[in-house]
Amino acid sequence: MQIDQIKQYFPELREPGLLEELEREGHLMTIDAGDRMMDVGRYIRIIPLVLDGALKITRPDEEGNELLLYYLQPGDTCAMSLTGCLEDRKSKVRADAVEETKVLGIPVEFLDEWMLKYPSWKSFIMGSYAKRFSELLSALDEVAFRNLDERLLHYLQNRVEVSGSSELQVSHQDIASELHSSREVISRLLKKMEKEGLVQLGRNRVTLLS
Amino acid sequence: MQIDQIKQYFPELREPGLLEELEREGHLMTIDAGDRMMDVGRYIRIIPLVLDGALKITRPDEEGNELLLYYLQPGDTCAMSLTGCLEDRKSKVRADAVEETKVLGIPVEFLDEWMLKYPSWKSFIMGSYAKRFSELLSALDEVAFRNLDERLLHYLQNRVEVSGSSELQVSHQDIASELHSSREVISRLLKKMEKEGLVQLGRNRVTLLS
DNA sequence: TGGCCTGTGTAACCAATATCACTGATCAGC
DNA sequence: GCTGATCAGTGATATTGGTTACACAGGCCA
Repeated sequence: MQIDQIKQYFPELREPGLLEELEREGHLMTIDAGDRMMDVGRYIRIIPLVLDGALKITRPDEEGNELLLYYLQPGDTCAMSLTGCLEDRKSKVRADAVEETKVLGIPVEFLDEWMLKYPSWKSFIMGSYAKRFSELLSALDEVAFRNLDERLLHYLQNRVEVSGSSELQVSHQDIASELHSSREVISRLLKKMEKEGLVQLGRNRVTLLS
Repeated sequence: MQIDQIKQYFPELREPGLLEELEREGHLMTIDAGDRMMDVGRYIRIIPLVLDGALKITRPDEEGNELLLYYLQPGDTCAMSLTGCLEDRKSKVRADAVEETKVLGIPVEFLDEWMLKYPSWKSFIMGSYAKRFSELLSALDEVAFRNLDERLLHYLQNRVEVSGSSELQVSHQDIASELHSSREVISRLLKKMEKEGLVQLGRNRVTLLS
């Protein structure tokens, strides 16, 4: 069952013993599209290995606005969960399923144990940290150094890459929230991009051209 | 010699064997005030444990502007070095000494080895990750959600905390660079803060009141 | 003393983006 | 097909912060 998906999406996890333990201790969970898997302040009890679908990781501020940090796809895990496990065990980020998503949840107590037993687990965990760090820096670059039109383009390119389709099912309001902007501004910029031939627009639909 | 400083600033590193190895394998380095210890794209060969002084970690953009991420103080280590060690081994951030700074440089090859041998090293490393992650998120919160006046106040509070003195030796231009803004704007805001009784200004000097 | 350099103060203007107000379009359910 | 709800387009205006331009002050040194 899920062992095949682990082998497929987490090829770096090699040791037979580890795969066996993943199978035995992991809880297979399905999150419906739009459902929230984790939120700021909630306790982290599992480390999610994403097997299928996609999770959107965002950082909310006090007023409920939020900012997209990155997407998790099959083969990814959430480094935020990892850090959370070690400190106060509370999440600092929000995780929502963009589509129906399957994750293998590993109870946090195994994180440490397996690091000592399985070298590939250790390097997987350390590699995940590095990857998330790097993505967090990119997110910072975007908000600190880029104008909104550029950020919007990068955002669309990223979503197209994640979804695998150049036609995105998304409203202007959704985009505005993830970029921490307002609907009107996004509409305006999209309209400009449409005139420039970069996108094609429809109700709840943005198609990235070329 | 440095073993005492390690014990003082890194009390979580307990195992006698680890302390011995730190003493044997670590290179004591002194970085003069203003000198650059690390820059984007440079190869990371050591993990720096800060023993004395302070390092400023910034993220530069392409045009040479930069943005302050956080300060490292005695007892800290640079998680960026840790991530760098595992991926392409190139730094993604810049590290400048704010004052004369002493670090114990640990060659990267020991990072992995010691994680298996010394539990306290492993939890130190994981804890460092968590701390840096959290600070990176704070930096993101600042640029994404706060106005410049608020960021400036936080910046001054942070520097006062790091330096231990409420009188900062700093020019408006320095502040502007670290907040990725311009000198005139910072002058404007500082003047406003002075009128509000929050700070007192002088040439190359900002004193945070109360 | 005069020139030069760095740092600061300030006004006017400009650009990017947020906010407000309103209009129409499209869709879902009856 | 009607109706309320959601979504998109757009002008007017406000705000924040960046840019330009210039004046002035103090320190350094020839």
